[in-house]
Amino acid sequence: MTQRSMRDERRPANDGRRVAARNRAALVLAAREIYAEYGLDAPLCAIARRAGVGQGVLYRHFPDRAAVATAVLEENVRQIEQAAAAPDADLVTVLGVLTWHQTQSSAFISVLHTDGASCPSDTPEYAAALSGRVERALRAHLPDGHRLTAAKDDLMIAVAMVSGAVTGRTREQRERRAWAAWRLLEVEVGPVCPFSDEPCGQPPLV
Amino acid sequence: MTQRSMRDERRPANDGRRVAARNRAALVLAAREIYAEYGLDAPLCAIARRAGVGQGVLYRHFPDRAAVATAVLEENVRQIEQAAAAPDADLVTVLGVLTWHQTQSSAFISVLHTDGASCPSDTPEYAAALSGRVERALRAHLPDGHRLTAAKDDLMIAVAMVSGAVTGRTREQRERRAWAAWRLLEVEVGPVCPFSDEPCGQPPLV
Amino acid sequence: MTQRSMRDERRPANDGRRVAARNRAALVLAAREIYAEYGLDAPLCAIARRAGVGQGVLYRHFPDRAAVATAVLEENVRQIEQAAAAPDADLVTVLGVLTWHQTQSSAFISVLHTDGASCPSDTPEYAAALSGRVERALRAHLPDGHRLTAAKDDLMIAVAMVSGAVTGRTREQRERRAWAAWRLLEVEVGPVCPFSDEPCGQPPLV
Amino acid sequence: MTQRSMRDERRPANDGRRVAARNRAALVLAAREIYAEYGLDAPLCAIARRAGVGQGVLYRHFPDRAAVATAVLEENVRQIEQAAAAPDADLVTVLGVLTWHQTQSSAFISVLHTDGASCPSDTPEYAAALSGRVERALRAHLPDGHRLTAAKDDLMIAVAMVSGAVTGRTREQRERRAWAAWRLLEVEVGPVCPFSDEPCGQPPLV
DNA sequence: AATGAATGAGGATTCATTCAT
DNA sequence: GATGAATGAATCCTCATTCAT
Repeated sequence: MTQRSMRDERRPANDGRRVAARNRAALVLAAREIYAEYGLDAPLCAIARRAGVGQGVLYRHFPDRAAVATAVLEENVRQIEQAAAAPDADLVTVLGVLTWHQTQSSAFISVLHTDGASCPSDTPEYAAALSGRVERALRAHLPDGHRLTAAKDDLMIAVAMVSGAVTGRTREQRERRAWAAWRLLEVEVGPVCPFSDEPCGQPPLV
Repeated sequence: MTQRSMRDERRPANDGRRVAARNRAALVLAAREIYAEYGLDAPLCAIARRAGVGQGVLYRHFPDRAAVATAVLEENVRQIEQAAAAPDADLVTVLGVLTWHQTQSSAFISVLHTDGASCPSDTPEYAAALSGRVERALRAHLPDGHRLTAAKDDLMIAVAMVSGAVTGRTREQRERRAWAAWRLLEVEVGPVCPFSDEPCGQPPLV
Repeated sequence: MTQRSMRDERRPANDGRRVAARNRAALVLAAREIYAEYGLDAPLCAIARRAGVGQGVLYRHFPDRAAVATAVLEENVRQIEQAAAAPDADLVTVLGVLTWHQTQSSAFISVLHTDGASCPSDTPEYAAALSGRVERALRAHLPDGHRLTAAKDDLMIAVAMVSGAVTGRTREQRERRAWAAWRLLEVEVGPVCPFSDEPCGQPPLV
Repeated sequence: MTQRSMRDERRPANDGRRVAARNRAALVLAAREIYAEYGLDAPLCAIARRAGVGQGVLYRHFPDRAAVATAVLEENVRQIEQAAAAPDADLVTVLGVLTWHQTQSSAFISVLHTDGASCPSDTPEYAAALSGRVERALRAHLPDGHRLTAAKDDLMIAVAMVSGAVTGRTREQRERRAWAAWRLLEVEVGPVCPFSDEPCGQPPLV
């Protein structure tokens, strides 16, 4: 029985690999929570701490502060795209997922609308890319002649408007205001979250 | 060459108490500019520097960070009230002044909509008070049966929505988006700024 | 009726002189109170504010921080000397006055015992001079063979010891400890304060 | 000559976590010296500088100014307790150790006697606890009928009295005055320091 | 002679980032 | 690959001191 065999028994060969992936996921989740709680300016060490890892791990996975925010947003956008790609998807549903994220964290959309001016990302192009992905996901379900097809920018301006309306400390308050905003825009939006309730407010990857 | 001969260049440069009011105004103006440029989290020393005064002067006039933001917002709100109180005022005009401020600085409305969560003020009550003043100024010109009278919160939610839509680095872009937002809400808004153009973007007190 | 005559009617000719003296006294009194409350490190502006004068006045009367503390101490020492010079004075009485000051403000004796190391005064010689005056005032009433005549320094060491014992937030606590300290030294001390109670704790100049 | 060759001189100088304990000890030692030299109000950066670490390290180990002072005092008290617990300990010896600390730094006892009024600690309870530990260490060796058992507080008042007497810039002067004080109290105290002389004045942990 | 505004140095504190282990 | 200690720059804030009025 060699040293090696013992090691294998206790720790799978690619332990490091697996742990790394787990850590990255934990960091993104922690960032999501911290951002929702303290905003995008929250100290990075708070994210590492909540993720239960050292600060070095955060830097291993994300080169800078912007990369963390971006990773969270990326995940959100992917969920919206997945909702849009579902066989039975329609505008009401996809907007529901989008709106759910808006009510979860104002950070979400604030990054999306950033033109690079508002600091969190040095990469306005990337923000624009994400914004474009959201726009495509939504537009795929916009019937011709829909209110939001009148002018080229109307769709994303409407999204931004709803983001602006979402204020308030409690989730209920934020949802109520999001709905009210869509109503003022005369756009129908489905139940805010099509997912089951989860502990940390993160919808499963559809 | 005595030390004495350099006396005139000495630091204090105390221009007497007449200047105090001027300094305060300079600070508010500087804060307005800095906020527009860097957001509400900009370092206070940047405001003092732009105002051309020492940091101590800032602290003499404003006990804390919130007081500075509040002074700026207070001024904005007063201008809106004055526009609303003008003899020939109508909703279109008052919304124009409001919107002008929204396009000047996203900070403006972000404080207004703060529920005390977004920190800049420890005094959510005061933010609420200011928000109430804006609401009253607008509502005085809302005809019965106006779109925004349907539900109690609709008016200020609409204001928040426009704030959310106002993104972009250039003033033109921001104005275009603000107008587009009001159009989506089917609310008519007058020329964005009823004032003549000024160097620092501060409208005269009507 | 000239300008001049009006001025004279309202303000006595040497108004400035009188006000200056009044201001100086107010400053010393304010310093005494502030020192008792916040210690010798209290900001000078607090003293000026309590005295009801501008900060400039403080600097007109006292060149620096040490001068203020010194002025307070000087006054204390003078009171002790006056008590010692009274016709019916005895050690018990003089120690009573000294002890009263010790209980009023730990600052009192801390300056006295300073060897120049503890900052408040750049003038250790002056502190020594004041200390000497206290010593002479006391020694004049020390009978031969008194406990505190054994060694040259015993007298002032005993004073310092009582100062060290005087701790506590309330005046009562401080008085109790002062008495206990003298008792441990087997020295009799009279009623702590031979003066009537005054609003600000400052005994009249005997 | 590459940048590379200078790598070793680079700032971080992170010697790994092994050094953390060493740094903490260096900070406590530096604090002890700085306190003795400049008093408890000395700037924290002076302590960090003398310890040869960045200011951040100080804050990592001690949340606030009080924690630093407390750590120093804690160490002193532990030494007194150890002296009291030694098999051949007697009052004379334990008082010797106590007195040695008093002559080392007036800060030592000033914290101990603080009632929470003199600021260094927001935790008067902790100061009281330490004071209690010293008292118990001493009282364990107080024979019945000793001078200092007459009243409940006499023991610690006597300690405070000696602290008050310890003034002077040189160690010799301070020791002489401490002895004189104990003599006036008619309490016998052993050789001031039972330890060998060390560079920084810190006795070994018995 | 009084006032109180302005200055600016200095101390406290926080955090992003690096890196030895 | 993970850890978390160390660094130090940056910001906040306070005050002693000066000086125009």
